[in-house]
Amino acid sequence: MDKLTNIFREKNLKLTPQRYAIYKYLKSTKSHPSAEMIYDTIKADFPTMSLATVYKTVRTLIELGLVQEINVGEDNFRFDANVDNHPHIVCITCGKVDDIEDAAFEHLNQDVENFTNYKVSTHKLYFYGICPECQKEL
Amino acid sequence: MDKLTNIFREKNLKLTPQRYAIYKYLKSTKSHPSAEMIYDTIKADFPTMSLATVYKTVRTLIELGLVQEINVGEDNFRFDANVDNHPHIVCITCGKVDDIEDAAFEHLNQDVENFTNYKVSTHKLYFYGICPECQKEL
DNA sequence: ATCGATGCAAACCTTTTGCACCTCT
DNA sequence: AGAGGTGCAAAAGGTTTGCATCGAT
Repeated sequence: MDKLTNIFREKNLKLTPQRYAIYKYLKSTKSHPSAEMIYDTIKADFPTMSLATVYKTVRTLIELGLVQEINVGEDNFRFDANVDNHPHIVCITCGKVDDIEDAAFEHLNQDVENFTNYKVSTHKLYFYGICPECQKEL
Repeated sequence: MDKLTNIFREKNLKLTPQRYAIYKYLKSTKSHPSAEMIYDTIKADFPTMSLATVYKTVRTLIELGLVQEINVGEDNFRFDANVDNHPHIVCITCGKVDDIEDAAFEHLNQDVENFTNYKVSTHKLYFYGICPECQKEL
């Protein structure tokens, strides 16, 4: 975690306990929590934590390139400390959001350049379906 | 537009001038306007139009399957009367949102099923890049 | 007369901002 | 003392809801 300290120091930012806790939590989970979910979780360890600090911190983490923001079509954003560009899949039954790993979709950018006159730099891919657990319950 | 009338009548909904104007506007444009943009446009013809009616109407149109909602990562939703499932591309310079037409990405659902244990039903694909017009200005 | 729709205002939710206080150096 | 951070409360968007009025059948 020395690396983290350096990243912060380089920008004259402080790696406070709150910031560290939020980043560590995001690194530890694959649940793609919203700000509210982060707040509820961290509050257990930091009773004085405020929602404003969560928002300010995720904004900082995004600017540092340590976290990415996703929007699966809900009315809020979710956060992911896995900053590799990877698709997400949403269970339309239980609402869970999973990563899709090991699937290479980078070639899609080139495909899209062939169909448009855009210079394509990135993409966000969201799939929707029913997760294995919810399939069992049918 | 008789078809529209029928769709509304079947659900005991009324095709009011406001609703008609909003749908017609959405059908006529490829700009993927937000509720606010729709409101500003329609207000020229319907000075009494309220933003609440825009929101209520797009909600109704979505439930009728006549309009789809997209979120390119802004803090609001945009609306598209092209309900075919097609990808969108956002110009990161001017903010424009274009359709990507004629590109078949339906096979991606199958690809994703092969990588996950989800039963995949649909997807939303957003690409980001620089549009032809903005490329010229560089 | 009935039933849904409109449009205003208020409420709601997520996110941002202002500001006083705090921490660390 | 100085610089950035926290956390409260207030503000700021975007969106929804309640309700009285309107309009068409």
